Order: sequence, then C-alpha cells, then structure tokens
Amino acid sequence: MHTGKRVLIVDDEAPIREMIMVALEMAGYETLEAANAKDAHSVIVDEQPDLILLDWMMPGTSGIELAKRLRSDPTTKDLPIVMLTAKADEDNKIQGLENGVDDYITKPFSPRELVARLKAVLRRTTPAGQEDAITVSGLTLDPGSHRVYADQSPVEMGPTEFRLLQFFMTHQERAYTRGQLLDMVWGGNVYVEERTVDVHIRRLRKALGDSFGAFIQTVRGTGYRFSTNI
Amino acid sequence: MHTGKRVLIVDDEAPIREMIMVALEMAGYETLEAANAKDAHSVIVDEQPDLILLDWMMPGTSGIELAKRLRSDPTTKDLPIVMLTAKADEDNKIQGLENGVDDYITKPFSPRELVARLKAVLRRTTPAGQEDAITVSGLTLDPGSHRVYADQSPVEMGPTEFRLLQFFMTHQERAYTRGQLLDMVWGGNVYVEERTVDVHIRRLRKALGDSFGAFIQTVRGTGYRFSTNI
DNA sequence: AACTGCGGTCATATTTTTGTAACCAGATGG
DNA sequence: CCATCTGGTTACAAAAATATGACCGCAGTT
Repeated sequence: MHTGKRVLIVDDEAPIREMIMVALEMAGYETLEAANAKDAHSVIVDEQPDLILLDWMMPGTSGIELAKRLRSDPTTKDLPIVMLTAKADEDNKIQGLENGVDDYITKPFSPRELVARLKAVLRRTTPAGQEDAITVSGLTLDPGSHRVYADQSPVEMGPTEFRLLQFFMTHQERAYTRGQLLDMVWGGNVYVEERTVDVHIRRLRKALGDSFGAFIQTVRGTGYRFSTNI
Repeated sequence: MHTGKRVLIVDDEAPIREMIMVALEMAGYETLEAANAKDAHSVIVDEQPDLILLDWMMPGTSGIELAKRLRSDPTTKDLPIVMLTAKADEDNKIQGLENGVDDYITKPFSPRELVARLKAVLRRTTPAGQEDAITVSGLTLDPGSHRVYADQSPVEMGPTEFRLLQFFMTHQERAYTRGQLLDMVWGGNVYVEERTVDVHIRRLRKALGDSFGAFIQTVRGTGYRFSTNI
C-alpha cells in the first residue's frame, strides 16, 4: 500500500523518532524528521510534508508554540498537525484543540493506533486539494487526470503552470508574494529569481486565455492573487 | 528594491567580507561587518541586525561558539544565523543545525546562492503581520487578500493608499499630523514633502467614493482623522 | 546529432504609482 | 471686505513594478 504521503516527525528524542519512523514506513508513509521546532520549520518550508506529528514537550520552542505559529502563517495554516504528548493531560488537550491541532495522541501508544489516527486525519484533511477536481466559474482543474478545462474544453499548460494553478485554486482570494509562491509551488531549497514567477504567471494567463486568465490578478507591490471576483 | 534588512557579516578575512558586502548591497541589503566574535557581539547589541552571516572558522572564539552564545541569550535567541564554512563537512552541518543555525552555506558559493538563501531564511523567520479583516460601516479592508470592499464590491487603489487606509482603520477616531502619517505609513527615514500626504488623501477619498470617503476627515490646522462619525 | 518540451533568466516594453509644483477655493482673522 | 492661511485639485515627469518576448541550456527523444 502506497499512499505516498509524507509525514514529518518532530521530537527531541531520537529513539522515539526512530520508533515512529519504522511504524510509519511499514504502513507505507514517507517520513521526515526534525529534532526541534526550528529545524521543523525549515523542513516544512523545504519539503512540504502532508502532515506533521509534533511532540508537545520539547526544549526551546514547544510543540504548541510551533503549532500556533504554523496556524498563523497563511502558507502553512492548512497543514494537518497531530500532537504527541507524554501525559494524558486534559488541559493540554483542550489547549491543543483550541490551537487548531487536528488530533491528539498520548504516549504510550501502539503503532497500530498511531497509523490509524494519521490515516483518519489525512482522510478528512486531504480530499480538499489532492483527490477531487475543483471547479470555479467554468474553470476546472482535475488533479486525477492532471488536466485543466476552461468551459469543458481542455487547456494545455506546462507542469509548473499546472501546479501554480492548483495552488491558486486551492487558495483563492488571498494575495501571495512571489517568495511565498516559490515556497509553496516550487518548494523550498530551490533558489530561483523572484521574477521567474512573473514569467510563469504570464504563461498561465496565456494558457487560460483572456477571460479565465483574469482570475489571476496582479496585486501591485505584493504579488498575485486568484479571485473570480474581478 | 529596498528590503531595508540589515545583515551582519562576521569573517576574519577582510576580502571575503568585502566580496559579500558588495553582493548583498547590490541585492538591496544594508550590511554591517565584524572581524571576530567579540566585535560581532558589540555590533549585534548596538545595531540589532536582522540576520547574521557567520564564518565557521575564526581565530579566537569560533563561529559555532558565538552562535551558541547568541542562542542562549534571550535577547538574541531569535536572531537568524547563517553559517559560512570552507568545507562541505557534514558533521559541521549537523552540529550547526543542532545549535540552532538557520542555514548553512559552504564556500565557495555564488553571490546568487548567498542572496537567495538569505532571502529564504528571512522569509521564514520574519513573522507574518496583521491578518484579520477589519470592517467598519460597510467598508472592509482585508490584509489577506489585500483588498478593500465598499459594500461588498472591490475598490481599486494604489499600494500607498492601501497602507494609508489600513493605518487609519486600525487607528480610528484620532487626528494625525502629516508628519505622523509619513512616519507611520511611509516609514521613517524617508524624506517627502508633507503636502504629498494631501495628495494621497485625495486619491484615497476618490477611490472610496463620496460616502466612504467622508470617513477620511480633515482636521484643520492639524492633519487628518478617520472616523465613521460624520 | 538534431529535435523538442520545459524552466529559468535577461533585456526591453508597458503600465502604475508616486512625489511635487502650480494653481484654486474656502476658511480665518482683522 | 481684504489679506492670508490651509487644504483641495490637477497635471506631469520621474521612478518603480510588472508584462512580455526572446534566448539559452538541459533532459529526454527520435
């Protein structure tokens, strides 16, 4: 079974990370790891995992602190977070849920339980952008067939334009800087000129034609935005 | 483009510092320099740079030592650090990351890569600002989408007008002089005529139309005020 | 090797934005 | 009612940001 989903494990204790990694990899997930909140943040930006498994208690920035930060950043606010905690502390649980954590697992836990919970969280958080086609005002993007339709007729575009459009259609009505788009669409760790974004925006608009291309709006001094509200 | 970000370069070799300074200044950064850890510390305290670029190997206190020290001091623990090292030594990298270094560049490197990495680090360490939309009497300003709505319909305006309105909507019912507005909206250390404010007020009022423009009120002899109380 | 698709960069148009100056008009104070 | 202030408007040129077209190089094909 291959979900291809990537899970980032954040815990300061290496043996625990190791144990979890083994469990998840046996279940068909890919894993990434980080020993502290700061590293975790870098990995998130660079690798864009599908879910993050976060230890509550860590030296330095605590798990809850990191969760809060991820929630407040528009580029990571939809990233599912599952909290790990050593004690079944109800207060923590409440606090965690209030901060938008998606689930909560108390140590010790069985690998079986862990995998089951992750699967549940992923099931209810992913269909948004991964599986189903999105349609807005006659423009349809289907991740399954990897195709885009403008009023039923197929539109040709390159892979980067496709990902860019996919990102925009799943994040409408919000302005993104070129830097943010590079992080989200190109992925971190790649160092390309910000102006390159302009060029791909251009290619995307051209592919979409005048009427649909108008959804991709320039926000002067900031970046771009997808909106059907012209 | 002026980011205004200040980068402190710490390296014992003057030519290297020089080279880096040129590269960064061309990219719009302000630079500071220090030849050793001790000087660096003074500069950090005095000038409070936004990021520090730190050579690994230096006579006296090593870069990693300084990094550790900066991390342990509460006043500097959030200061982003990028390490420079002559050799692509994986061990160093690990050690560096464990000590909370934000990124790591191995010499030799291209100015392009350097600038790109610094930009990426600053991007992920600079916290996001105000995110929630503000609505007053049918006038909505949404920082997220970077849009203004007057009774649901989008209003077009330039970046400066947007910032001006944002300032006003977050500081209502209070008169500001042109000088204060220049400081708060344009930012300090820019020299522009005070009368320029009048022109932007005019543009903002025009964009908002008669009814909403009336919220921007002239306070004769003083400056302007935002108030829904006509 | 020639061809092709794609991504990134650059140089050059084009469009917007911005700051100022000049000129007006209403308010203020004798 | 006049002399002045203070703010309102407009026009305009410089500056900044974005759009666009062309080019180059790298992989994968033919």
